[in-house]
Amino acid sequence: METKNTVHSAEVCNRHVVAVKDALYVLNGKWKLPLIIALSDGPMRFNEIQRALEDITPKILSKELKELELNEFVERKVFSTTPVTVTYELTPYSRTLDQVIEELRNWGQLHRERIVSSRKIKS
Amino acid sequence: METKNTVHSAEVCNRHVVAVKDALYVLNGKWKLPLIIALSDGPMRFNEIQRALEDITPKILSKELKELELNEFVERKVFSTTPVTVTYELTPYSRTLDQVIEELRNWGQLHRERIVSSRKIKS
DNA sequence: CATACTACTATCCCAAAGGATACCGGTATC
DNA sequence: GATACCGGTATCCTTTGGGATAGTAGTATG
Repeated sequence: METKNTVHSAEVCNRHVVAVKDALYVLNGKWKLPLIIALSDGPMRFNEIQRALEDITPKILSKELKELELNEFVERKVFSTTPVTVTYELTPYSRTLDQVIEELRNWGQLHRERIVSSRKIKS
Repeated sequence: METKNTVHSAEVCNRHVVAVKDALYVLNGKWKLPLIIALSDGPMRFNEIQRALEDITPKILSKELKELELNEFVERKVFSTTPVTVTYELTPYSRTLDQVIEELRNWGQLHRERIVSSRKIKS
């Protein structure tokens, strides 16, 4: 048994599970995090995002953007230029995800390297 | 424009997206992370896990455990006691997820608090 | 006046995820 | 011999995610 700085009761464990589930619930799906990462460059317009992400259909993009708006990760701004311009940009709140994204990114890289090098050994 | 320590070219952005997608691909679904968290207590038996997680059916549990085994997060051990005993335990590699889980957990808590307190204001 | 672009919406459809229920062979217990 | 526990499978079903395709109103451009 390792030494731990937290008592790992069923109760504590359950709170952890709930918190992680909460996070996954909001970040679910194929496009949420890629969208947030894409928008971290600065405001983008609808068609611009569509071109940047490739393979995302307008229906899905529209749905995902609405969900991100609801969760206050993204702000939609309409400018009454002619023709009208709509931009989407990250809110300050979305920046609270920076650590999460960074860890996922680091781990994703680590895991890919692991897979690649294990393929080399096996072949 | 904020000062950043990385150039945020489309290329860099894309590598980030790929890495995050890799991570999400492996950790996908409703049960992967909850299962890993549950197993961080130590080895558990099949029915024990089922009772701990509540609401997971044997079919799903079986499928998820197999996927976790394939990705080398979990090791399945069979003991030839009578009756036979099967345990599942985390591998050392699964510990590389600790940071990811911790960040998701922290963020999940933060987000829940935010939701709860915004409910209070509105009502 | 035809065409193209913007920011979408509508409709249809398919595949995968996941749940409900039942069941299996084996062992042990009453 | 009936029942119960263990570690799962098998079958069926519903829900959800997401893609394909077409079309919309409004504006500008040739």
